[in-house]
Amino acid sequence: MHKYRTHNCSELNKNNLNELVTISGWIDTKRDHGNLLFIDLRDNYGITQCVIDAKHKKFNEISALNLESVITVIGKVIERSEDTVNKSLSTGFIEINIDEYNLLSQSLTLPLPVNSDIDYGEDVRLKHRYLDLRRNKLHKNILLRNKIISSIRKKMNDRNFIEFQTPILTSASPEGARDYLVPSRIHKGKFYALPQAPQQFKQLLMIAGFDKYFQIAPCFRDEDSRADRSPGEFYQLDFEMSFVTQEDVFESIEPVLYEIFEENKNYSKDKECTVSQYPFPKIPYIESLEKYGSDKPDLRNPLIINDFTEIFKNSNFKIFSNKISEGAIVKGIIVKNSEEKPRSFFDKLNLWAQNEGAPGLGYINYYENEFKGPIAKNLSKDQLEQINLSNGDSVFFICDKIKYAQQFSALVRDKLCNEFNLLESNAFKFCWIVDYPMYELDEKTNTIQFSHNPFSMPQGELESLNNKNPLDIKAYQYDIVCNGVELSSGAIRNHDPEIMYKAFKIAGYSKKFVEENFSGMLNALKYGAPPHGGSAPGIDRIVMLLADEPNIREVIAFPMNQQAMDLMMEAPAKVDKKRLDELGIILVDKN
RNA sequence: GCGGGAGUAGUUCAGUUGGUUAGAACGCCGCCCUGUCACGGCGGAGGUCGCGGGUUCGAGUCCCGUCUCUCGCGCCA
Repeated sequence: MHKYRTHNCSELNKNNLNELVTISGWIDTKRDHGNLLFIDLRDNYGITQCVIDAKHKKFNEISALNLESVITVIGKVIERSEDTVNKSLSTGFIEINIDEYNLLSQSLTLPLPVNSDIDYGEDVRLKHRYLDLRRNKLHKNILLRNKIISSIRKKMNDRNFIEFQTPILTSASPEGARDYLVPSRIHKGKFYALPQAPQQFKQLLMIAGFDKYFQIAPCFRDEDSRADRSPGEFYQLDFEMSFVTQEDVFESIEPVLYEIFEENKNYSKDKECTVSQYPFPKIPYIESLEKYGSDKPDLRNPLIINDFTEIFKNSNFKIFSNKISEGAIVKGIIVKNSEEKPRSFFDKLNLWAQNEGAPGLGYINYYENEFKGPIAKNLSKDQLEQINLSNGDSVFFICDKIKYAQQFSALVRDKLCNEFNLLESNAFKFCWIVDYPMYELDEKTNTIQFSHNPFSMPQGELESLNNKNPLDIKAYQYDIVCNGVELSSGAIRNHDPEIMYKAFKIAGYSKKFVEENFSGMLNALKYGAPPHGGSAPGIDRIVMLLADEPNIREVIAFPMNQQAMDLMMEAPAKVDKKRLDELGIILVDKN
């Protein structure tokens, strides 16, 4: 018989009755009845109940073992009596009658319980991540992550994408987030950078003629963390394709995402869940800001933001009309069936808006064919009817300069969705945000800047760069959004050096600057480059969505904390002076 | 860098307008218990109330400073 196991902890059942088996695992739970002891033995696959009674010569020894000690149990599979079956376990019809056991590894008293999923302080969890990872929820999340990644790999391979590895030690990118730097020993005073994404490499692979690239790519960015943004590193399904239009990119990745979500949609949901059918809706960037106040709209929220500036422009409601004459706009959100809400509900919303920094939240109710509420009397019948309310509707107004009106409208949209319980929670709703502007105006310097990726192809190519107002030029630049989470951005790339020089010139960069900073890429484009484009959905965020976890650390095996420290490995750490000398680095004490 | 929340037993938390010896649950230790599966029962140990200062007859509680964790803003081509 095998030294450690003939079966794992989930596979024994009635078919194995009376077999002598060996299983190994962790002591998940002990139930000590004095003269009878139950041990739930746990491994990656499941739990098997083992039982021993006081007549056994090792009864006292085994009773004394700490939880999470690792043991091997040898014993006979016996049937449980009908009244002692545990239907919540796959092995619940049987148990192992312990003949012999071996202690493989003892456990000290635990700093956190493994056999329960109750919430624990993150520093304790991160310091003892190996224990945290044994716990059911996190263990399952990591298995889900594996399932998703292996499924992605298969789907991409099946679609003739070729998997690559690209350098981890590379050069710093002058645009974008802060880089992690690695000092060079051989070239003192020079630094490698960890890639923020394999952006240039995947484009170079297209230029090298590989046609379709993908990678489960680690990306490193030295940014401050958020609940959905782990400091240090994260993973993308990075892909790129040659000889494609934007539509081709969409059509290639939509079925992959759809299938991944279909396969795993019920992992965290009790109810049957729906996934957007492809093709996913495409929302132009400007329209998204107008209708949702955001470029990552949560389409599970049915509320739409309307523009009512024209109605208020010439109204007697001076607060709004005066602001409009100073350049403000009026946004409004119509909510149905608000009649049951008491007056205090509207007052509370107003107070909420003030706490959020707005002057208030004006509203009109249309109940019993009458317009009510503090603003209604300031509008003419004609103006009120243009709002287009049905009986039982309320409309809430936001009036501010366009940028702030959009931002606050998005907040109000979320708030109303919560208050009226409108969110379609058992759904994964995708959309593309398309037609991002190529350039934007920097408010501080009043200069034209790239609004997104400088290597995206402008729509209309050289002709629009030459002839259009830069602020009117759109790029072949797109994001994919699911349930209000930005999964990725992508683009059709600029593969023409002439267009690139011109695009950078508009943003104030000389030909010399482009040549000095992007020489590798630029040279490659001069030897025959195919038109190409791609995108890079975030793997961690996909797993987060499917696991229904609000925090990205719940889907990463070994995440850093918010201060970008690994509490278990104690990184970052000081290094010996000798190592610094080798690298030519002298530390400066800033105090 | 900035703002919100939190920090009390190994752990998760409670702790009233400042007032006796700071509590509960889980875990740990001891005793009892042969059908539990969150086993149960009895008993016990375990605390610099994050740290430093201040107000007060008296501070877990109020004030100031500081540190840590967390959420957000800035940042994220």
